[in-house]
Amino acid sequence: MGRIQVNKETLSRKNIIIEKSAELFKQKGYKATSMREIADMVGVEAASLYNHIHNKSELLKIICFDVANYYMEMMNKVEVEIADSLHKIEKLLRFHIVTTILQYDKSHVAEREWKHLEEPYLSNYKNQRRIYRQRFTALIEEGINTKKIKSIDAPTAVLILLHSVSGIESWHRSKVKITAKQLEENMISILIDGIKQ
Amino acid sequence: MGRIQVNKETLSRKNIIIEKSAELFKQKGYKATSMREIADMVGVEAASLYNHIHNKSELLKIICFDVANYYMEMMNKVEVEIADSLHKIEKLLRFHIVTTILQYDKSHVAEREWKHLEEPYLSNYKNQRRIYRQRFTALIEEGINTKKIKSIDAPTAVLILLHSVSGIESWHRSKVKITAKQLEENMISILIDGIKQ
DNA sequence: CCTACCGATCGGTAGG
DNA sequence: CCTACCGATCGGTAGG
Repeated sequence: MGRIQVNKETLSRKNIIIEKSAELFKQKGYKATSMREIADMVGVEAASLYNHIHNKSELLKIICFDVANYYMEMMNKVEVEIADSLHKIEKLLRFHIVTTILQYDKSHVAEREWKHLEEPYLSNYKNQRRIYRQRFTALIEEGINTKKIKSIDAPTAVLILLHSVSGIESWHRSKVKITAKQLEENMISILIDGIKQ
Repeated sequence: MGRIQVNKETLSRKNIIIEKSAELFKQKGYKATSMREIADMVGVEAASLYNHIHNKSELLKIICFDVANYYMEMMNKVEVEIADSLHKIEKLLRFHIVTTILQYDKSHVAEREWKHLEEPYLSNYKNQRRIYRQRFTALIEEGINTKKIKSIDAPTAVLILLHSVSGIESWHRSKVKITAKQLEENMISILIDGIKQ
């Protein structure tokens, strides 16, 4: 997700369009968001958007793969940098939590709207997702074999870990109550205690 | 969810329409599903649907409140029938898991598509959801006060518990690997160990 | 980047 | 339950 910058004024027009799209896709869903609404948010006419992007589905494609590629990079990094499997999982979870908080709109869209991708990107995305989960499952199994993790069904554990994180949205709306760091520590405490031996 | 029956032949035409809608809304999303597609699945022309329902949004309304009301009933039941707070939570979680497996389409739609409800049902639904989560949070806090549950942020625990269960969908597609009962026991083991003292 | 516009599809209705 | 149809809105294009 290197494309994301904090200072909005340094964003290219194309990236402004992507940011606004992510915001609207998250709020209303991909199908319920019209190109005219995106254009309104950007401050141009709908026809002008097509000077920066090919079509609506390209916007979704960029958002989804931006997120998916980032998570795959984190997996690659963790695999080589950390030895202990439980530590690998904890590090990945922390990555997931922080990314979901910082890149709230895009994470939400990649998680909930990917089914509206067009072929061949749909198959491509589903494939990448399947591979990511397999690698995550392998980490859990590694932990079970080395007695760091209790004997549970590994795919079920992955399901719980990843879906817990993607549920962060509902907390996000009431962020008065707890800081991002506190949220992270609480989630890690519950989830790691839930799986460890 | 008393409206759901196993024997499809005993379903009224209206309930057939609701079942097929839930299936399509889950697969394609509410906005991407047309009345013509629903009609095709039922085996009639689109115009004929309107003899059984008022409009498209009524279908979503029925599905969402069917699920929400059922969960609220479970909450009421658990509150009066069980004394220990950790047992209450475990019982509720088991209800959630079993319902999500058995009423897969409707649960998924209620969870992911409710934002397309029209007013006043949208506000009504969000309200009911908020109340349910508050009551769930109170159960966690009760457990913390009685030392049955470790000292964590209760809303975060609720977020994890409920979103873990709604993530069951991804398992559902590969049900060859594990039975529903095994899934339930694995989830309970991970989640209850994650929160208990 | 805008004006003007188009073909397709949508939810829904009239009338039988 | 169907045929026929309508007004609105959609994604996208032509041409400047």
